[in-house]
Amino acid sequence: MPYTYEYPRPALTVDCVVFAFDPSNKSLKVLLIQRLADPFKDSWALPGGFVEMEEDIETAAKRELKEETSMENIFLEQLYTFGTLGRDPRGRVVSVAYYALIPLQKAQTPIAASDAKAAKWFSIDKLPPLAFDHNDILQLGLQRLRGKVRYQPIGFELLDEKFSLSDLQRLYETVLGVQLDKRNFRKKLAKMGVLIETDEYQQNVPHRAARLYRFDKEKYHQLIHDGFNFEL
Amino acid sequence: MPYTYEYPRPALTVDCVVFAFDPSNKSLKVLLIQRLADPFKDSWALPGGFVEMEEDIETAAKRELKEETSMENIFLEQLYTFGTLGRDPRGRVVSVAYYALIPLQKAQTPIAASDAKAAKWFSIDKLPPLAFDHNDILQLGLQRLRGKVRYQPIGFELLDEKFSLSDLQRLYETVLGVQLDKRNFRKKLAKMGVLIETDEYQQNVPHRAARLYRFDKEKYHQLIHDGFNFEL
DNA sequence: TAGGCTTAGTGTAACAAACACACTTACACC
DNA sequence: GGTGTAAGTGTGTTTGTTACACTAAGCCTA
Repeated sequence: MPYTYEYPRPALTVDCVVFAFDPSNKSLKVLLIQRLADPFKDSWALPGGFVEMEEDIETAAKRELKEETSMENIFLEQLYTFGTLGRDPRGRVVSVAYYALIPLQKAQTPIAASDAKAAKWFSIDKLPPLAFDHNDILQLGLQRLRGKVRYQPIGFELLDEKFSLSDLQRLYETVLGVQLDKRNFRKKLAKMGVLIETDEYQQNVPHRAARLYRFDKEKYHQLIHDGFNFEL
Repeated sequence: MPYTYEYPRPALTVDCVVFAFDPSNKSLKVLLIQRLADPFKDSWALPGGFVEMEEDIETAAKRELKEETSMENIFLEQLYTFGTLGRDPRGRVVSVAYYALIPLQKAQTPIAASDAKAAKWFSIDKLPPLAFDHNDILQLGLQRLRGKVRYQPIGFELLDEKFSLSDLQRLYETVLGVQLDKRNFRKKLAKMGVLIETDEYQQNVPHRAARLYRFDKEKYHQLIHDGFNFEL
């Protein structure tokens, strides 16, 4: 059998770190599920599960996300592959972790689907203990997000289609963990030219209503292509 | 059996993209091996192979690198996990790719060890056709290297302990694919303060000998820790 | 040993980007 | 109509980035 190689194989799983941002209280959220079965029954964990034999890894991640949280059409990016011995009590399990950024609105109600007891958003500063090495995975996802913010406008992914400049600023302040100057922030955004102002304003706010903006996706892709630096 | 989950599993492999830099002709090199066995017998490929059941993934990458090229003590960083269906004619194979940057001197003579017919450095602009999807993997490694250069001083990893400023500049010019101004380049390096000048000079050169420098590793780690930007 | 070849090494001025900073406007609610 | 809250807007200062050209040192050869 020259074209096969049979040997004991590690099991292969996927895990998803899905982030969202809530501008109203400047909190970064992560999507967790409560496990139905042992090991770690009833513990909170990242959505994920076993990769099937005839299924692309990313497809498996999307499938598991849907089966456990009902979320669909989410753009996943590969994060890291975790494979240390002993990370899973069931035996040798290697897990490919993915991460995603989504607007909170699109995802307001994760529904615990067939494979989870519950599915919920948690603020990253109020996390429950997590199953397996999922805390490590989550922390790496956070690190990646904080790195990504420096060369790509993450607002595209974490905000609704229309948003105020203050919302965008709050997002950057939360992810970067710093205070930014309102005028300088707006000046830089204006220079980048990836924002389009709309004629719409915030509704039902007890103060002056902010103008809403959208991202100019074409211009954005052009800039990405030219290696533009989106640091703010 | 609540704590096991048996099902058909993809095979798990590792592949290594090892880069080196030759300042004398400004060429970036990659380490390839010639395959001993089918599939792709006699083709050139990235060093790599199957992960054993009781072995960490990175350990497997190091082991394969040694078995095929005799290279040891190389710092590997995870690159990406490739798992599309059909990437290996033997069946479902998922591969975790690693990459490494090493000084050419340390690695001058890769020796085809037990598991390869040959092992050789190739200039990245004169590559042979590669087995499997190894060209994709290599290109991703290159992309990562070009990204990394912008926030970490890759000279640390790709140059010998002592080097001239011109060597370092040639490295940056090659990886970034641009020409840099000598005076501005040196000015920025001086400001970073990660270089220590030694009392030594180049030997046996048919022109004025350049002073040799070393990196200040402590200062470097301090700066990395503070989120310093090493762009040049 | 003088002249030529090659790379090393060095400073300044113009321009662009980053930063610090405070008041007025609009709207809702009481 | 007064109060509370967040929106929106410009300038001067400092800092970093760029462009640019000559002298120094050592080897080679005629």
